[in-house]
Amino acid sequence: MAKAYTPVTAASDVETIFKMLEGRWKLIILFHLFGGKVQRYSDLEKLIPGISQKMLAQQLRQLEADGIIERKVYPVVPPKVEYSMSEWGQSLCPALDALLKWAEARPKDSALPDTNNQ
Amino acid sequence: MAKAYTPVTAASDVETIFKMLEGRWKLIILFHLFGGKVQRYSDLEKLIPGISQKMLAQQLRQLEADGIIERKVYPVVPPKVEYSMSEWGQSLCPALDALLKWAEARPKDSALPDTNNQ
DNA sequence: GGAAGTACGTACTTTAAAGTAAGTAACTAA
DNA sequence: TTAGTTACTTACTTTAAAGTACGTACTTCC
Repeated sequence: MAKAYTPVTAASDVETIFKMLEGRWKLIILFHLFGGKVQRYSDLEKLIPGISQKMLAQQLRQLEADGIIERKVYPVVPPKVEYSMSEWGQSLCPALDALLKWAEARPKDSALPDTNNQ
Repeated sequence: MAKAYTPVTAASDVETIFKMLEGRWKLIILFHLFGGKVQRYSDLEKLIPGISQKMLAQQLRQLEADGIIERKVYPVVPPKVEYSMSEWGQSLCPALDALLKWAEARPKDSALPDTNNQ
């Protein structure tokens, strides 16, 4: 059943969601895992130029703690760790799609200071 | 036409959206305006405990610059300024709803499906 | 002529997120 | 014995967002 929201609870719940997803690296990590893709730590390092090992590890841990991604460790040397979306994490995709659609629907207002052209 | 996204462009576009909405105050401002509600600056001050005048003004300016809300000034003394959602801003509501639904669907993490054993 | 009301702006300080650089563990192949 | 591989951690510095405190404009009311 749909929860009942007041302005305050709705805002606070969406903020909680934002905190799980925001930051400079989380979204790009997620979009490299969406659609069932499986990536090793080193794959993500290569796929995401500019990310430091610290940030990659930190963001992966947080995404895992939030249940959005899954981490599978193979007990081998050298180490092998695979990351993938959880089922719930994968179901985030349509919600982000809704946001993208919303952004696409932005009226091109000439009076506004630039949207996203280049 | 739906845009075609790569992991990089999709992540970057969603990040742009997040930047328009994130921060400690924007969402609560928006949820006090959703549904056609119109609020004066001083109304929002009262509705949002803890917000400073500086932050309220700053966030309102940014939301307005992004085209999410509209600002109407009445040339009276003392000043009167009304804020409301733009049409496009109002259409953000279902997208945020999708996020809330996603969050509601989060599995209670007692034991995630244990598919990895040796 | 001083206070009150409304909607801000400015300057400075604090805090949290991100960046940088280096180190660690465990084994393997040369 | 030493270098290489992978997946990290820790300590420290920088940067950006938010918080705090105060100032301003304009007009009416007492």
